[in-house]
Amino acid sequence: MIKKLGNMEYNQKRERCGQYLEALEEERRKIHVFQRELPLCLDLVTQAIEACKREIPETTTENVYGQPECSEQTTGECGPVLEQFLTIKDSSTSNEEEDEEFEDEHGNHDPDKDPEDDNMKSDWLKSVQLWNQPEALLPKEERSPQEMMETVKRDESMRKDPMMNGGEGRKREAEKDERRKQRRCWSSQLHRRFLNALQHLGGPHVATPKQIRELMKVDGLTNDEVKSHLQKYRLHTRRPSQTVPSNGNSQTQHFVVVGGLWVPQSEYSTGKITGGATTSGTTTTTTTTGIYGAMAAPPPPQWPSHSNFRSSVIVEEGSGSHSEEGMVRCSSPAMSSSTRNRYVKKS
DNA sequence: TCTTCAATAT
DNA sequence: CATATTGAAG
Repeated sequence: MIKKLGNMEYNQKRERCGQYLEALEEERRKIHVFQRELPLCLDLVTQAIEACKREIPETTTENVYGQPECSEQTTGECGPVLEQFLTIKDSSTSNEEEDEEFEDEHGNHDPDKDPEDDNMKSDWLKSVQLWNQPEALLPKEERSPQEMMETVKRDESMRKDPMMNGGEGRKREAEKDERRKQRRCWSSQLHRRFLNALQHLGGPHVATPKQIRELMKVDGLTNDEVKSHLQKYRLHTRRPSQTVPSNGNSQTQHFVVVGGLWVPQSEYSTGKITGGATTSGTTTTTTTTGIYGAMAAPPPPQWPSHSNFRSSVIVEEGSGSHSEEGMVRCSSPAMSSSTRNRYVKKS
């Protein structure tokens, strides 16, 4: 009996491993486009793939797939990089170009699934695609900087929204006559699309807001919004620091890079995530900061202070001691704005 | 108060 | 289209 059980388990694991492998390969294809900018990334994934292949026969219980994205990104150069790339759904096989929305990865068979968890998840799932647009979106409607204020009438689907404390009567009504447009929030899906578009256009420095918007195909999205976002993206992206302490040493060979990519991993959660799950000791729990995970190629240094974007290239935690720095990043000479040739598009 | 982020202004 | 400035939110 036991044997049988073990066998099953084994098979299962093997299968999972296979899926994982596929996912990795897919990821690699995607990054390939960026190989110039993300050489390390590519390399990393490649290594991961190899490692994985090697591991297949073995049953490693390393990751519990319970948690979707979230948490830790352990990035080493070589080993256990894996999970980070795991955000993929198993629906992989999607074409690389039109990566249509996310998966639903609720593989929740979990008996004890919290309502809260559900809430959280649905929270971001809902905000997906569209921000909280009141509803005023007509396809044809193009920007009109006035109306659309209204009350924050949420969709039916949204009414669950736990935010907004029902505290005292003081809630922030945005109802003021503000002339300013309602602030859009770039959900992770949105940002994802943004990144995707960026990729196809060849990187943040050559992509143009309009093109990006078109590629994103999100209705209601305006050029200005994209522009603004792009601006921010570029700002964060271009090496924030060059204060590389040590070594002015020969920088690591050829990579010229500059583009980092932030890739959203977890959305803003309502604030608290499922209690402390204490899955393992691994809770690094960067208190409330983990908003977007970042994926970067060269080591794009950490963004200024505590920003929401974390570079994925975190120094791996050395069990117990977290050294502040530890990574050297090659600062590329900012891919110079020069030649921002955007004359692409040659058929 | 200082920072971040998106909207607007140039 | 790129940047700079503004103003809200945290």
